Amino acid sequence: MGRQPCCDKVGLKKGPWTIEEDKKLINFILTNGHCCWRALPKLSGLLRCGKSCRLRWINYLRPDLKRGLLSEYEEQKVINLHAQLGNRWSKIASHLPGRTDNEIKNHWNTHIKKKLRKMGIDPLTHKPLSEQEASQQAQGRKKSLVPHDDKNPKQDQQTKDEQEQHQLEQALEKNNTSVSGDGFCIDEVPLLNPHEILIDISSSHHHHSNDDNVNINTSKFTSPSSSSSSTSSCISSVVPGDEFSKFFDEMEILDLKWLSSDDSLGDDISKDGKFNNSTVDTMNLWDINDLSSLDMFMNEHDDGFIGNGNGCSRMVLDQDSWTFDLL
DNA sequence: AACCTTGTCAACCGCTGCCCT
DNA sequence: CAGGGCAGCGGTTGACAAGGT
Repeated sequence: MGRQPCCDKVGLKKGPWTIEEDKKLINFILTNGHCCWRALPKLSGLLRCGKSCRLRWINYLRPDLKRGLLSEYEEQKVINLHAQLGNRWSKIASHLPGRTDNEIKNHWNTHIKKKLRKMGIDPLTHKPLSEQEASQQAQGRKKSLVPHDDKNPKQDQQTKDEQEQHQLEQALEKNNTSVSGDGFCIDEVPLLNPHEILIDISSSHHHHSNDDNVNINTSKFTSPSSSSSSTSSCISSVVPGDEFSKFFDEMEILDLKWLSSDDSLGDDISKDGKFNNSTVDTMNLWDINDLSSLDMFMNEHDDGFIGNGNGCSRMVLDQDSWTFDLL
């Protein structure tokens, strides 16, 4: 009696995604968010399993993804993090904004491994290869002498995790992560509250307005803790459906600017960055991960205006009150 | 030009751990 | 506390591209 499959695989499509499917998925998530991945395919009319949708969105369609090869800085960071965390790609990815675990994993296997080997470093242990050989022999002896306590693997894992976390913190501190190299630094990630994300696209922008547009529902970005939900309800980005390939180009019209604010995290957001149930009314389907998607705008349009009166798209973000755990 | 090898990366598979009942 | 359902994670696969012979 095995588990039921995650989805009914009969009639479900597999393999590479088509533009049409991508469009459907983006359309659906931008308008509704993702409630539960399992239900999403049915609701969006996709003949895919929820897992596949999730993967496609996370690894490829999320607008905040960085494209292209990892920078030297990012690569170095991956190496440092891998030395501390091992193959915990999602943990590593959480320290590299805009990068996915899959991407990092692939890059590690195809580029970094080789690079390290060339440099005479064992990619598994991060020790010099010659030293590694010696220590392997020593460990072989140790193993036979030191009995391993298998009785409480859970506790072992917990203490191991704590140690790893501590080591990681130390390593990051040591590497002075607050100083950016040529890349991005988590310390530079501005803090913001979801309710302060605000994109205003007014009429001066020549958005297409055909029926096939994607309308980003303002409520998805508005926290009930914000008394000004109506004023911040100004996300009305329109995406032409006919030319999906231009989708993100269109999105780049948006201009953004960070605003400094003293607002603190409301009660609706728990420490782990998730919204509490009370938030569901208005934040119903978007979670913090989705909101982070918006940082694509920031990368490209740092020079936007707030209330500049010229009708430029805008986005107000609170630098002080949102910790990007995931970035 | 045809075939083979190697590299890359999107996508899949199956396991794990968390949460809810 | 146990069991089921789910999302998330990491390993692996396979299609395609690029380079070599």
